[in-house]
Amino acid sequence: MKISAQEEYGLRCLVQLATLHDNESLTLSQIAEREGISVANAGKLMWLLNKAGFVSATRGTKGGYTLARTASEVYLNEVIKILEADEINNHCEGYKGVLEMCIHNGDCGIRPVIVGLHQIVNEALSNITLAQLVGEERKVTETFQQIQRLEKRAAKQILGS
Amino acid sequence: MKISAQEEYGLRCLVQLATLHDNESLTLSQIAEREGISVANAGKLMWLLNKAGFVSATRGTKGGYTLARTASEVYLNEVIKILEADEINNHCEGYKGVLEMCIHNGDCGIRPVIVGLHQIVNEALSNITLAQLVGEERKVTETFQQIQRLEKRAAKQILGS
DNA sequence: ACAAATCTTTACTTTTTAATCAAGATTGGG
DNA sequence: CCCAATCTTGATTAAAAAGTAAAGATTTGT
Repeated sequence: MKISAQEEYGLRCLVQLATLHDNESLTLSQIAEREGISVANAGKLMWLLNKAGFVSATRGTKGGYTLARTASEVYLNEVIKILEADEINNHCEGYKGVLEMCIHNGDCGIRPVIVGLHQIVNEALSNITLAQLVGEERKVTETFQQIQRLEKRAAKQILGS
Repeated sequence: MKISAQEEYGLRCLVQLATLHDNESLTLSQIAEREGISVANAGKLMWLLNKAGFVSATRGTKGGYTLARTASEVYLNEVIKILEADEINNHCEGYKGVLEMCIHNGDCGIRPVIVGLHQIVNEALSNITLAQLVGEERKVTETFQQIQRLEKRAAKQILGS
């Protein structure tokens, strides 16, 4: 269970755009340089993010990328969803193998773990916006720590009952 | 952010062992058949789990695998840790690229997200044991749902303040 | 209209992860 | 003691993910 390279770098590119002031934009070359990735790779990521409506791109001289919405309206769960595994998501295949197996075994006990885990991650990510990752209002660590404290309390309640 | 094939199938193999009664054991062939994976693949997974001390193996006729501890003492976070990405964990490399980049940028705002996310996943998994995945005492879904409810409450608290 | 800068899109290559194979080692039974 | 069943381990192959390359399309400025 870990974050993929594409998820991380895509998110980073968005953060770069989120740091810009009004009427500023970044070209692919600039984004690539700032994140230490190749221009081609940045191009692919930004293409995905553009298709999904997170950024808007203008071509030609003086072109570049900007955020399509304000950073405080961009929730990380939506971003991650777009960045994870590309094709697989578009074709809506997902973990078919898993589900078939689960069906085969009646109820295998593992499916709720996997589904629940993904929901928890999604819930956690849906509480963070791009804006929180930028500048001075960076309360991310605090947010996660609070969620963790409550997780622990929940565990105690459940297991103790 | 998703669970890898190795993580899922490794966990499934453990669940198979957890369903056994006293003095029963399963051979590689049996495990492979029950999970619909090849014997070779099952062999690799069980080897990992054996090395990590989750199962014990006996060779020869009448050999096979059993759990090395009782199912209620096996926490999923420990299992997943062993199953994820093999070598990388042993060599303690992790996401070096990420950290270097973060250091380079001072503090990039993304590191706390990644670290926090992994901690939340780990915390959630540490509340589930193998025993909960088996038989009638299957409270997994309930546990995860409670964690989610509390996550939401936490978010409200934090964002509202 | 032309040229330069820039994004877009598809195809390809490399790297990483997953799965398989094959030879070795250990145990139990006859 | 030898054979069959079983786990062990390193090498090999296959599949998936990540990254690269190259040709195309659009815009701006002259």
